[in-house]
Amino acid sequence: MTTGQLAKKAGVNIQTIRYYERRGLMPKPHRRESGYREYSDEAVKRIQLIRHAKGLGFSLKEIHELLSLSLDPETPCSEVKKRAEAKISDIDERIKNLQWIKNSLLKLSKACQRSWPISECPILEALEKQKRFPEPQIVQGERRRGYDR
Amino acid sequence: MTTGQLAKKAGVNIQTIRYYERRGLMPKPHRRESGYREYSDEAVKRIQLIRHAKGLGFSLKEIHELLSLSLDPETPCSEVKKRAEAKISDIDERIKNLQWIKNSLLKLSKACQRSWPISECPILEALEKQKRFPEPQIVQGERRRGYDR
DNA sequence: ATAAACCCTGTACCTTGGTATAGAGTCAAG
DNA sequence: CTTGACTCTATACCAAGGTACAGGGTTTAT
Repeated sequence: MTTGQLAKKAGVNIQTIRYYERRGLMPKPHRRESGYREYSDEAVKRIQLIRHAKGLGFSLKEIHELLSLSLDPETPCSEVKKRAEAKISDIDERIKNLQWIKNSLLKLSKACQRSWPISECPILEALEKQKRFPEPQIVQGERRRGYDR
Repeated sequence: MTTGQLAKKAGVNIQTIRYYERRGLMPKPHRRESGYREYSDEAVKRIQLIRHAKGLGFSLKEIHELLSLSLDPETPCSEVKKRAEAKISDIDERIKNLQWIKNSLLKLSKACQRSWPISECPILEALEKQKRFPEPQIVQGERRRGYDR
């Protein structure tokens, strides 16, 4: 399939595909005599994975790391495993955070149902009662030279 | 506490705080005679919530919507509830997607352990076996006038 | 064989989410 | 009562992630 067809199937702008190729997120596709790119169905899935990951807050750089895990034959298996596991705990962290936000929304929704009084910021209040987001690790102290910061 | 102290506690740039205020994500704080902003501990939590949500792929606009749910006394409770529930299903979707990616990483990690042959893109292959990401809803068809797209 | 609808490269531009700098005023320790 | 470390506003700049356009070649239905 051509670039345009791929773009349509994957639901992205055609320029985005070429951009991802430049960024190394899409493998360089086979070219026709004319120079036209030729894609397989694999490509559709790859783009969709990129878009999903992006929606989940991964940067293109991170997605590149994810996608190229184990691609390099130089990299020893233990290294790949290590990196995969690091990504897994990152993901666990994200899931937890999403669950906290979800819980607070659930509380809000219930409070609403029973027409309870709701504070100025119900999300914050709900989170308050859970006390889950990590406390800030501050190095309080010394004043600095210069303008702001 | 002053803006600079808040910035330090919350671990963000001082300019970011003023930026969030302009964007309506932070409520306008009390001002001293001198014009200095004066914040309470609430503000620290608010900023941290914003940052967490941002890391999870929410845009500032979406975060604003989340934070201001039910703030407007004009909005009927049923409406608030409806919006909260919409956000909740959005979050459920995100959690699912994260779990798919996590699963594929787990498979990769296991395959690696037993030194199995690994394809060019193990993440995609792992997802392949799960078949979970929604299939593209394509409107195939008509050619369009103009340049790309 | 022609014209609409595509594709190519290269480059310029846009939006989001900040950061930095300038110029001027404030605060607090010595 | 000065001076170094802050604060303010306004405006300029930056990086990431695209998106659009120009100028030119290709495909395909008619």
